[in-house]
Amino acid sequence: MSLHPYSQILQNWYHIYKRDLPWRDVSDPYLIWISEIILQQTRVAQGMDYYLRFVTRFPNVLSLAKAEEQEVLKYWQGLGYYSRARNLHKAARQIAENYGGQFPHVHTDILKLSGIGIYTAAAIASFAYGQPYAVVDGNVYRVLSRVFGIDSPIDSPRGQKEFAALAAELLDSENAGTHNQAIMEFGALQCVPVNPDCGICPLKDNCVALKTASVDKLPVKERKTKIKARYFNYLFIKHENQTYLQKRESQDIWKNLYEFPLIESDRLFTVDQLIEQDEFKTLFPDTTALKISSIYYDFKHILTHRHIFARFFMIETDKTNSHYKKFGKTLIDNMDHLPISRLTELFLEKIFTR
DNA sequence: AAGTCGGGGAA
DNA sequence: TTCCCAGACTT
Repeated sequence: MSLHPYSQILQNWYHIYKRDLPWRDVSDPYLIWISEIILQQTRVAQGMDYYLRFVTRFPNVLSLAKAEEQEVLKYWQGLGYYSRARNLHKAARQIAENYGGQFPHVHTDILKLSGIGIYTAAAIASFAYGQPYAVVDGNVYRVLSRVFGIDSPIDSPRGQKEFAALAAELLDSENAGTHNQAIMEFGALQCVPVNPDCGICPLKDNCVALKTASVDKLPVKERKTKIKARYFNYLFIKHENQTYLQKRESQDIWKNLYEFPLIESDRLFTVDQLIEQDEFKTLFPDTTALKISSIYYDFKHILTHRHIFARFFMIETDKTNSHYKKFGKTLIDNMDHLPISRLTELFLEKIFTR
């Protein structure tokens, strides 16, 4: 019943400048869901190919529910935040089980699904069903904090409540989907994080931040990610053109992805240090059957909150033994179907393309 | 409330 | 380097 003037401006802008994206102007909640999960903390340019390949292989809820998690992770390989893929798969099975494979229409039901939080539930409900829920993502925080000059930290519960209330107040309830798309697209294209072109902004006469020269100070974030270093000593064991792999199963980075046997420590080892490690001795009690190359491959893998220093040792052995049989044995050429981290992928690319 | 989870692109 | 991206979950 009430259309806020700012929403009108944003929607007018949107109709002119919106990008043509494959998940836009579709009403299938499944497709919208997949796109929303892929785009969490991920740029459109990075997620585009993943989206197209994913929905080609898994075109609907049931095809995803029927798949093995391993294959779903393989389709996610390289995209990061793999809990998204695990939860996506889990939620597909929840939908198959609890809703007969039909994506739920009720907001509270959508919110219960694994991997769907406040933002994604609002996005699906408004895009697919036109329900009046306001989205608040990184774009919305930026637009609202600047236009209204709000310096409450966006990563504090207090700030999040404040922005959520404001977003709900501005929402065009009759056109919730378009309104939500408009404000996010506006944040992504016009009200960008660094050096926005405020001279051509349709809200330049209404923007508090522009008026007070604080565009570059908003939004406010109070937490800074602390970067920690980790040291991975990988064992690339070769035995008759086969190697050994393990699945990372603990609550840690790359959960349920495969990798070479690993000794994590507070440093990278030399070959001499490596063979003195208890874990290594347990694996190879008899070092006479081993050929450990003095050449190894070092990588510095940079993540948002981690610097991972990785060293891959090349170990050749003539005979197998019972100690490292606990690892899955696989033909090196057959690793292709297993989901692996970007780091392991880069190592494999390096040794097979030289 | 704080910590954790990936990877890449832009400035 | 630093920041941030259509965030969610665990502790």
